[in-house]
Amino acid sequence: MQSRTPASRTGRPRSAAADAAILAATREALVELGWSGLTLSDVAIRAGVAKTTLYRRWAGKNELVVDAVAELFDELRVPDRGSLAADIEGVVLQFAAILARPEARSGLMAVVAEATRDEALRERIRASIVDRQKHLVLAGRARAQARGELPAETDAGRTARAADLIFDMVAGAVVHRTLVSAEPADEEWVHGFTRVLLSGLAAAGSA
Amino acid sequence: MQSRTPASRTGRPRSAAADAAILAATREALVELGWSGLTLSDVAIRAGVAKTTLYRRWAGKNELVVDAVAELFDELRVPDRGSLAADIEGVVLQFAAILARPEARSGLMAVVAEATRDEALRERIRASIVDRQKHLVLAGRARAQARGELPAETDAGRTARAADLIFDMVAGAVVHRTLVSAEPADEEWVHGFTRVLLSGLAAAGSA
DNA sequence: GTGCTTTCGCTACGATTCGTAGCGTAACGC
DNA sequence: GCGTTACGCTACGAATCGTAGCGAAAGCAC
Repeated sequence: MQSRTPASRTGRPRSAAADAAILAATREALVELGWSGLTLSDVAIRAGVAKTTLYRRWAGKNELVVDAVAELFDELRVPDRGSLAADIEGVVLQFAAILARPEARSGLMAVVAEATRDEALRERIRASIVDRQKHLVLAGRARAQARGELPAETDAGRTARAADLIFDMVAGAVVHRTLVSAEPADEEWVHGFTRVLLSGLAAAGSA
Repeated sequence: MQSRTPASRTGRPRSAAADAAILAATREALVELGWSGLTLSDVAIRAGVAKTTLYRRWAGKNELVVDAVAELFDELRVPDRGSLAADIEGVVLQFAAILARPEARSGLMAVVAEATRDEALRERIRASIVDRQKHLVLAGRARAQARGELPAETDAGRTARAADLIFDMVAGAVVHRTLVSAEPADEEWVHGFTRVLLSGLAAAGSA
């Protein structure tokens, strides 16, 4: 989670409970105060830890919020509903449900904004959030190919570009619907979106 | 631009030059410092005005940045390239070009994040940025109908929902591609995206 | 030209937050 | 136990915030 993967082996270990408490407190503070109102001092008080403990583990607000928000995406799964369309609808609905939560709304866009000027932060977001989502696209595609709904891949580069496009279209549309248009990505909307997306992929792919 | 539309008629008028200088300075500061590093004191110095002048016109950082970023979208136009596909590609490319600018990247997502907890700010964004974009979708659609590329509208509600969906798909995909995936929305990508979108709309619309 | 009104630039201020340093204590591996 | 590291706590200088008060400037009405 933090940057300290090859941790030391001696001395007092870091409290895993403190980690969980801090991340939970961060999400709670995001809901109540929003991004700009969130302070590390406040998070420390909520989590019941010292402010210095926070600074020992995270470099700053950006990194902390990325990790706190990333945990929300742990619950993403590829449902097996029997068809590509149903699977995609399921994933999109899960994604929409996460974005409907205020701690995700306030935090996600803010760290993305900060990441435009911070390469390390962008990489952290990619590793802990984006790649996890993109994996769902690939898994759904593989399952559809096993069912015969999609042709097997021929050109690897073309396939990768297509996956990237699908990912940007799915995540982008849901994010924009939820955060910018401020309308719920409910079942009706998701159904319409999925139909357009799949029809377009089928038609454009065969062309 | 500011909230003071029904301005008073007597006394010294506000300097329009100061407005322009402040908004330009805000964009400049966004490029150099990013959202979190931007301070109103710094903007005031860059613009050559007093800090108090800033606070007299804008309530805070959020409102100022919204106005500064909104000006970037003034240049959006609906091109007349002769076909719906070409028109859409043109709009998407313009949108991508704006998002490629660092002052837009840093500022836009940040204010969207803040707007998740601020209804007034959300309305300000809608009025000065989103509606302007959505108008392009409607204009392009009308032109395509005049050409006979799209059938005339029958159900008003259905039409409005379709326009909203198109808007979320276009803006969302470009934003996600540019800011999250951090890849350029170049001509090749836009072409592929437009093909999928139009194919999907044609297929789903006729179903 | 003379007032009236509003904006402007400037300075100063208390309040708040930041991120760090220092220190003694607590918890683990050997 | 011993060494090592994490923890809680306190305190600190630095920076930013948003506001108040003042005199001067720039328009409009007459």
